[in-house]
Amino acid sequence: MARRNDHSREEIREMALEAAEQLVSEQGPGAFSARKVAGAIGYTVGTLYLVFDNLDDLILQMNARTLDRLHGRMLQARIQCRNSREALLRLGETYIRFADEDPHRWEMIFGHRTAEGEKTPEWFQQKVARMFALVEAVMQPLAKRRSAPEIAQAARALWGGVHGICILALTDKLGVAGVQSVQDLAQSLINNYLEGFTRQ
Amino acid sequence: MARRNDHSREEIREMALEAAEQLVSEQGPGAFSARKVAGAIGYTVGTLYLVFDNLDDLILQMNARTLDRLHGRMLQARIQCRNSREALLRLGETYIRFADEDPHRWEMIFGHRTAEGEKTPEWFQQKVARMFALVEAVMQPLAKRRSAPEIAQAARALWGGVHGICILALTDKLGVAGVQSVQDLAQSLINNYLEGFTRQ
DNA sequence: ACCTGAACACCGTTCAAGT
DNA sequence: ACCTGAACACCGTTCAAGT
Repeated sequence: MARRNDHSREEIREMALEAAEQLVSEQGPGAFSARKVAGAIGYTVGTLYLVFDNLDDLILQMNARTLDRLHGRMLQARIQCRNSREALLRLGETYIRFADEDPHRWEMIFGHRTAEGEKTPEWFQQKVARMFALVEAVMQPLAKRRSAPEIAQAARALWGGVHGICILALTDKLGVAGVQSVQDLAQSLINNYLEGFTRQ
Repeated sequence: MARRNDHSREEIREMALEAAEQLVSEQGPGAFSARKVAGAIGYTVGTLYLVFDNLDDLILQMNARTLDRLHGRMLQARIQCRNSREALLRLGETYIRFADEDPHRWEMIFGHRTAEGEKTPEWFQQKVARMFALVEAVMQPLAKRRSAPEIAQAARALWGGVHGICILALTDKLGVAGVQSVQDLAQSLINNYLEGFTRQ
């Protein structure tokens, strides 16, 4: 057995991530397993361990790609806006639409527990931080009298809030039905928060 | 083998839930398994299936008890306050302190994914709804000019927000260190939101 | 050098068989 | 009637052995 060399390391990595994303999207996180991913790309489980450290590593890399796509969409949403207030609302809308379009892939990012003792690697944390930095940048012109640390804190509070509404709604814990209601909640949070934050 | 009758059904249920809670508290959700819970109470795995439908059922019942304790704490926090604004801030503080004191048990509630196709049972959803009802009740006197549906929506937006800050911070995604920073973020969210919501 | 396949130590769940 | 223990179909992970 063995030595097929049909694909380079990098190709196998790409195929595996592609297959993993499809599996999660279509059947949810519960259906995800190393054997299924391997089977889907025509290799054995062992091969996955030549390319990834372990299953957590594979999931992390898959989640990184999802975060990259989200970040891309958020960047795109911002440049289509004429003012900062509109941009902030559009960022929230984009965030929720993205989660709603592929809830399984989304849950994979924020529902995935890093193993006890292990901590999320730096490069992944930065992909999350990048999102908050984007929110900060948009909030800056809205509260010119606030200091940089104040704006950083506000961006975290507000975006944590948008995220919370999103995650509770997607997991059926908010008692609201339909994406539009979730969008309304988030817009309400952003608008009212801004009211308080920019005044005074 | 078999027929010990040392404990009634109800006693086994109680022991199992107790053991499950301890296991999760001390070793995290990853260490949790039916065999470990059974072992901890001196019974076999099979016995658990005489008392619970399946592992999801056990987890749900454990989470229900956690939610009951949280609700109790929140009720207690409210009656110690002189006005509604203070009560709302104390509710947020209580929520976050509770999560921080036992993060694993907390994550079990909101990180637990109901199996694909299955949906969370009604009786559990109501325990979550009860929490939002409490927030609503506290917000009511703060915005007398708002309609009941408006207040219901505001409670969900605001508490979804507090939850989001809490969950992101606990899973190290907010880039903040220490409980106090999380508390600060939540208080900032509540204060600024209220500012916008109660004005006008 | 590359990949396999079988092994290991775990899972959740079921259920005939013992007392 | 109550509980067991073994079985089944799965896991993640490792690694000697084949080509």
